[in-house]
Amino acid sequence: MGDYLANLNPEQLKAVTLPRESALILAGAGSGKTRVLTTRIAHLIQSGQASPAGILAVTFTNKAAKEMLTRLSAMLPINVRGMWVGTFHGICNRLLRTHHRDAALPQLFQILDSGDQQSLIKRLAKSQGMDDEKFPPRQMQNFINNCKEAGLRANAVEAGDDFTRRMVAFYADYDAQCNREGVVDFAELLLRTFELLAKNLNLLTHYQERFKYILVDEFQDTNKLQYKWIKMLAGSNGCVFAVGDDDQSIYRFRGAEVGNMNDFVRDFAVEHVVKLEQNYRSQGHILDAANAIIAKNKARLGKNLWTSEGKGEQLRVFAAATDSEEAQYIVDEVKQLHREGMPMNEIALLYRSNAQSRVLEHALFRARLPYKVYGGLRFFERMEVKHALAYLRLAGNPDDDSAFTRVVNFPARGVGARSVEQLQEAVEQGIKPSLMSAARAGVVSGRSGTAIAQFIAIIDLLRTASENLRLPELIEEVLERSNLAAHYAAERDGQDRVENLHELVNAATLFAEEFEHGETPAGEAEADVAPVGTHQQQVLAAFLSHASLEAGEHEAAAGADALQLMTVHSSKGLEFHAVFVSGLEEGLFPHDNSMNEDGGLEEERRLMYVAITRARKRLYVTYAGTRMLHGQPRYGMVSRFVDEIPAELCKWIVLPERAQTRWNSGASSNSSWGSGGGRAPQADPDRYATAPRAKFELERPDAHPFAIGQNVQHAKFGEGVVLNFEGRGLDARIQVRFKTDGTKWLALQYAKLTAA
DNA sequence: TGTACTTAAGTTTTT
DNA sequence: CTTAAGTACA
Repeated sequence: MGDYLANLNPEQLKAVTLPRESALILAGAGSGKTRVLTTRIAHLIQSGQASPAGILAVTFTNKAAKEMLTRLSAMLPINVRGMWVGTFHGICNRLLRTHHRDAALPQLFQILDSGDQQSLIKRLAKSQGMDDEKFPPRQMQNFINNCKEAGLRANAVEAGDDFTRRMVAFYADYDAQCNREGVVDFAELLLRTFELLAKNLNLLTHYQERFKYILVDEFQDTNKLQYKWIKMLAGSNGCVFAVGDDDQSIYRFRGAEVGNMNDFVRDFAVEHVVKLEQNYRSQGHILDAANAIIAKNKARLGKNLWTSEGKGEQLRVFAAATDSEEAQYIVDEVKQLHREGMPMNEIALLYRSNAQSRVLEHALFRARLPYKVYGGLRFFERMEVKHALAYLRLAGNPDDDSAFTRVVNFPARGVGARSVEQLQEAVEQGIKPSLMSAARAGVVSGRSGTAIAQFIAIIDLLRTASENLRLPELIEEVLERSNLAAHYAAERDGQDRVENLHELVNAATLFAEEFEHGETPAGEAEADVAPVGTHQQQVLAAFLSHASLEAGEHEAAAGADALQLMTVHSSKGLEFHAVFVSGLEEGLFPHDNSMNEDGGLEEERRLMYVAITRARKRLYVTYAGTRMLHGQPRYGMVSRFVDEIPAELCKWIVLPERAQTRWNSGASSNSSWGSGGGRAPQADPDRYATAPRAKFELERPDAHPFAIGQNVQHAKFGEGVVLNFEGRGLDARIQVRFKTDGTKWLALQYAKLTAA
């Protein structure tokens, strides 16, 4: 056995060296999941059980796929490229390109990202005269994607009511439109591949025999269709190595089905469920907190993380009066950590929702601390880049109506909405198959007709150029001919956009080089398929797929030693020396909106579990009594998740100087700020909801028996905090956020409320 | 056609 | 408060 097996713990070793059978690896946070996955592959190859071509490894993100490939090439002396390692979508894209004929797709089909998909839906809905109040595009997009992810075509969807029937009809029209345009959305990549294999026994058998070993990362995140896809590809004799963690399932809202783990055990007659519970990331107290929290969940396969390292520090819990005080505390602590030598990029600030980053950013900016916020627009999603790509898409496929509408009049060249409508009508009447073909047919006349002719000339020129020009030069040509570069250069704040356009050329240069070296999967088509188009057109199509499938990093500038700000969701898979989890207030984390869904609270708890397990050495948990939300103060109760952390793991932070201020500021008299020692009495919830009230009372002299922000006690619902009032006198109603029963409106007259 | 104003809504997100 | 999207107007 190779030395790659050295240093594995017994469970890891067991997982890596399992015989040829389907297995489920329950890999806790920080338990060396990726290592097990890659070592398993290396082992299968080194021991001669599999050839590289027999391996299919599927991930969710490009980042994970890349990471696996990097590690594999470090472990194996062989060329890693024979293996198929990629995202579900990347692999489907590859299969569909290879077998485009069987899949009834043009070989150079283009991929719609969610933005593209939404604009297509809007366009189609408008042309059908649908009421966008009754049928919001966003909802129709979800409907279509949900159907596809359930494996259902429009004709298979059961509609019980008129509303659904209309949606289903729209779904059918949408698919027809995609087919006309030769474009494919994300869900379609999966579904089309699934159908391709389901309908072609020969193909299916071919791949079933080829992929002797299928490995799936983040299995808890698979949706219904992905699971069916894996099941089909594995066939009766397949061997699926599924790695996942039900406790880290936080994407149910986008279709992830944790239940697939149980189904997998049943459907694949799994004999070995290997639990990886030894954690190599966090110190003891942090793990104890994570274990205690997640233990409150009922629906679990069951797992307990442990470490051979010491207990480490206690968690630091800080109750701030306001969100800005919370932010200031974090800033002060970050400065201290940095003084003690901790690199800034080893410190993360996590929050439940993006809106929370604002206060934090404000405080960081004032303190001149470098920081990086994850979650903005990605490179290929930027407007100017999308515009340039639209020209490229039209050069490759003139029937791409989405691309056509995006740029037919951008930069403005005198093609108005009416002209586009005329083209649209021609298409609807079946006179012409696409907007471009209608434009060519001279549907629009007059001055607009001339403008359209200009546009056609540009596209034709680009189309000819695309046959032989190398990709970067082609893009230069696009920027030039379309007038995009000049347009943005003339714009007041267009500097960044111009830079991004140049960056697009750079990206293309890089991509083209990698493509020529066969480093991109799309570059190695199956030998038995004759490629369509010239070589350069192949490169173009691959680049466009790349732009859709891999929209680029979420971060702004990489490399800088900056603090990392992100949502808890985007922190999954990452780790830091020090982590701040902020905004631990009822309604925020756990979030109000998730409390209505069943299983919502448990998912929020898993989210908290993910947040905690990001930290190696130091973990801060903070919350604020008052937080500005939507321009109004919002009064919060401490999150139940804070209470769920065993007291002995926590060190409650009390700032003497702030506590002093608090006493003097006239907060409620039973506030216990300033008393210290051990777990401060502040652990009681009535300590943080002591918001300044003066302003409110000025505005509403007809004071109610309670003040907004005041803590109250209800006979049935327990503790709560007053959020709002409505009406006066006997009709007055009071809104209270209760700790466990959510937010309620109560009739002041009847509710038995007492000041807490 | 582009700009200025109004209005509504605001959990999480990869491909 | 902020942002996006829609509407009115020059």
